Amino acid sequence: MLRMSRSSGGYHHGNLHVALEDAALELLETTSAAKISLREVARRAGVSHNAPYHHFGDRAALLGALGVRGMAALLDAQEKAVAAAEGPVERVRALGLAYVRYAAAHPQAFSLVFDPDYCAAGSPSAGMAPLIARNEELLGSEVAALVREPGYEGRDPMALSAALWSTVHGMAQLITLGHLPLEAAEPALHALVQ
Amino acid sequence: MLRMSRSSGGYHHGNLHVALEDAALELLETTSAAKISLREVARRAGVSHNAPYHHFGDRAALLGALGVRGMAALLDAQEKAVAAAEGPVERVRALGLAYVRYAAAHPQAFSLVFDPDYCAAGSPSAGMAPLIARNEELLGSEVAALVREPGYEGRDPMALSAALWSTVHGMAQLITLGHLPLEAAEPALHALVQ
DNA sequence: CTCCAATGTTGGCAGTGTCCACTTTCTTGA
DNA sequence: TCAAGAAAGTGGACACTGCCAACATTGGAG
Repeated sequence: MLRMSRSSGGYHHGNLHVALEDAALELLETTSAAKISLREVARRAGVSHNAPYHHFGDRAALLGALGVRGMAALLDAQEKAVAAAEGPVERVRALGLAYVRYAAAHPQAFSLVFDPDYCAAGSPSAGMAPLIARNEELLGSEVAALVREPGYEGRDPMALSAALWSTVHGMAQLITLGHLPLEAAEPALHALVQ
Repeated sequence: MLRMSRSSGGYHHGNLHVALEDAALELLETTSAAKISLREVARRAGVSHNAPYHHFGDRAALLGALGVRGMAALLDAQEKAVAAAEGPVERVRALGLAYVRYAAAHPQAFSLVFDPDYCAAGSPSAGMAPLIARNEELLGSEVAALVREPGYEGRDPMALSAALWSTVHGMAQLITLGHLPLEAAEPALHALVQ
């Protein structure tokens, strides 16, 4: 039988893997990934400093798992925004705005997703690469629809996708850093895709 | 008289402040800022693990100083590129390309400059804010010239500046992460400023 | 020439990541 | 049904880190 919580007082936690991720995710709301310690996470989960090693190979693996969660949420936000928008132009803008808004709402998580020390290309944290690929496909298909619109015919979809991702990613970054106000995002996007 | 090097064997180094920055900068070429330890820097400078505290308040201060150096270099690269270009459109593109190329050439330094744990808005590391301001002025004046060109009249310079900085910053980020090839930068920039 | 502030030094503390050996519990197959 | 092994917990240890305190050396100002 599955023991779901530790409140029943057993030696085994029963759900520690996700409990650790949850605890770390909570810390990630107020602390940058670099400053999150495995021992503090273990403490929060009410478990010894070594228990995490039975669920994650090392600190980077736990942070990596968090990054995958973050990327999934980021992708989800974009998909929902695209589904709710109407025309091709509006859909591209909605996608970009969702990207930026997710970053603004969860700056540490967003930053973790693109932190090469834990997530990006460097580490093969299972599950991250497919999510990035899906994100690229999502953007690619929206841009493909966009370049069939009047005013966009003949634009190179690849270059446009790259430019859009860059813009949106840079806006996300600059906004979370305080160099740009969140309100600047929509006008800047309109300047680019009008 | 000023003792410039330690090779003369004195108890005092004579130039430790910059020697520490140099050693750290060397480490920064192969290691992310988060993984650079003050003690390792001290070792490289041939000095005890506590000497750095007489020149930098703490680890973040040393990394912050490195960030200022990095930002100065980034700004310099842009200024030189702008000076070497001819028309207003070309100048904006050259500026952006210089930004991206600096990031590609010094990924860790670039990343440090925009790492809120050491540099960005959060910490008042003397010297960083004015450099950022100068960079914004540089971009602003080039964009101001751009919007007087045929095809750009009536564009909001503020929104355009924000969009350009975002694009270029995002490209820099995505390229250093390996999500975009460096060769994608120029076409994407042309797609944006044509 | 003498003192002192700047700049070095060693030693120590608390916190961290990770390895090891051990204990407790769950599961599973004879 | 029950013994045995796997899974999941425990504490201890080690090397490393940032930083603090106390002490040593030295160059320069008076």
